[in-house]
Amino acid sequence: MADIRDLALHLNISTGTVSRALNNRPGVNAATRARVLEAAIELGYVANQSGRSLRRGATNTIGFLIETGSAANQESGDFFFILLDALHLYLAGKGFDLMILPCHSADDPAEFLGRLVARGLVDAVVITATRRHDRRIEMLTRSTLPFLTLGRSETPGAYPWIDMDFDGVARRSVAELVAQGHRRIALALPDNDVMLGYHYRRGYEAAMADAGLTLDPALIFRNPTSEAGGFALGRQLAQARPSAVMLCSEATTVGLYAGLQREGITPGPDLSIVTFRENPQLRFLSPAPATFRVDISAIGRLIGENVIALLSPDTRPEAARAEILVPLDYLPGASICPPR
Amino acid sequence: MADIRDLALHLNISTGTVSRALNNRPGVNAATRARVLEAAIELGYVANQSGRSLRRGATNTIGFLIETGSAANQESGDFFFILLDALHLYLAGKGFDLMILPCHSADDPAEFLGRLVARGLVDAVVITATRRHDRRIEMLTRSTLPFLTLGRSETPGAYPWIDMDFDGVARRSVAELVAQGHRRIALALPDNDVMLGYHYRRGYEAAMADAGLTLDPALIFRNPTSEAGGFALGRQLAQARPSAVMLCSEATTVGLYAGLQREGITPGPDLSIVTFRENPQLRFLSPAPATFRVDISAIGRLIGENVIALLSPDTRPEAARAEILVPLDYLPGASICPPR
DNA sequence: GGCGTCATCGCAAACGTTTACGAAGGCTTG
DNA sequence: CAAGCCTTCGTAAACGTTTGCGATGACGCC
Repeated sequence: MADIRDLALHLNISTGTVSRALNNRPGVNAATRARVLEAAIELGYVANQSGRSLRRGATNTIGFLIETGSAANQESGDFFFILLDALHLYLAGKGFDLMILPCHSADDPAEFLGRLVARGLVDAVVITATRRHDRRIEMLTRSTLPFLTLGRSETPGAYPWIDMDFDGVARRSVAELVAQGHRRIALALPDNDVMLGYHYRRGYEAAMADAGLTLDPALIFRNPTSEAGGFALGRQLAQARPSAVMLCSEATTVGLYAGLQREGITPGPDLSIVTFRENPQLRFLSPAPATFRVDISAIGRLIGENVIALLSPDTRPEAARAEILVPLDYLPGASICPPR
Repeated sequence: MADIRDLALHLNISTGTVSRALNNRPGVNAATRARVLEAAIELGYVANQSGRSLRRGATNTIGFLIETGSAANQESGDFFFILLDALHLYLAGKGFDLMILPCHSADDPAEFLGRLVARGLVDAVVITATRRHDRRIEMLTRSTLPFLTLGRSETPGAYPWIDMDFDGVARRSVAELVAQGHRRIALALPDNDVMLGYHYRRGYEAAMADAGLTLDPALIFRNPTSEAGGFALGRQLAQARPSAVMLCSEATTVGLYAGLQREGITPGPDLSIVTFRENPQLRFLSPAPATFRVDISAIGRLIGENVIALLSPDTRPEAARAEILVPLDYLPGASICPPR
């Protein structure tokens, strides 16, 4: 309601001074500044965002791109919820807003982002669920909009990224299983080209080689990252008969437990299981699966810090180019037993 | 990049005409309009949002308030994901943007909303997880910002709402259980004052009365809406020994299955269970629980339609005041058996 | 006392868009 | 043919904010 002119009129000073006082700009008397701040709360004045954005050429808003539609739900819903909560909290402290931008997979991501950039809705954008070759990254590197990816990619260009160490998760998983005596270790992968699966597989292959185990292509499975996919995996494993299986999807794990039950296979004694990401839903499976835990809120804050660093002109460009790998902690579970 | 002035210069016409052409305003020659539209795509022109908002006094953005923090996760993450996807899709078709506004439960909701209104970030706001007495609704009824609630409330005032028919779910649940011969039917409620629990309880009480059954306060339980809460409920039920239990939380149901297993109680034969909302996670429990299904995407679209109706000046005010109760469909499950 | 410096503040021009208003010209109609 | 209307378009003033520039004193110093 209240204008900056109302405020200025009410204080008998110019709007310029009011603006400088509110924005902590130099050149305004301490007493006047105090009066302005006081009057601002009294009148309930908050700067209009459109006017400020227009003048400053910046919206103080960060976009967070979520791909919705088909293959989006690879991370369970609570992952993004926790992440967004932490990110929003951090950004709010810095005076930034957060705008979630659901990009439907049916849309052309390039066109979607093109409009986004041109409209000047956001000062920077975070993109998630990166692909090995990602058209969105291609598009953004050509534009002037700063961006940060949650997830690595092999798309050419120098851009900041934050990712979880799926490679390390796979290595540790193999190591834990091998320590128990497993040799026939199956790998469950998503059936799309999301980067997570790529790194998970690379870690698996490296760790298997380190352990002196030969890779059996018949033990590598690709299924939709869903409960149904996990259920189908149960049948496949009943055929292939590995002594252990590694998974990289929570939903798939839930489905696998049901699928194994139907096949008469007891998780743990009959088939060791290690998966991630740890969450309450998985913790109440029986036997509790061995998982990996990650501090999602920390990732949210990390994203916030680095996306702000991208925007602040005083940081050196090379310092702003984050390449951060977040580790996950191993959580033992009763789902890992020695092989029969 | 490209300005509306660039566009006008490029076409040798005035910016006013360009604006009118782009916005489908009357008073511009069809041929000129075509030329403008063509040049717009050629130069990649998209109207700057800040300038437009400032002039129009509207941002063409809908806010979606999500309460994060403690008691927020009553709905599992995928609920909001599906909802937001559908809502965003609908709004995009109407030229509106969607802004998710996480309001941390630690914040003062009134102050949060006050700033929001004053800043003019959004033209309307949708609030979720309504409480029986909701300070946010109080605040919004006093402001001029149009809003819509997902969930009913008893906060005074005439405001549009959309809600799911939890009352009907409870009635139907009781009816199904009574039809199987159950008389000692337990009720699991959330431990906070979210409206869902209130309506669920009312439906339960009414249906029990209709069936001629007396209410046993010892069979009504309040637990956190989480897996841990459901696990604890398992122990409580082992003490109280009802023949059936009704739940209104997905996470609680998952925890209950684990808790019952620990108590040596077999879901179905030993204790009938009916719960909602149906989702993949629940479908892979064994025995599959009887649940209720709701078309979440439809709710998303419904929200979109009604929030847009709130903003369009040509709709009659009384038509814009939606009070919509969305039904849920009963899905039988093996978790319902006759009592022993 | 004159001069330079500094702190403080007002003035006014932007930022990009929309829109009320008026002007010009073509057309119809009496 | 004049009057009036309609179509089409240009002009310019907003929307609310920030900020460069200049003005006004106050103060210190030679």
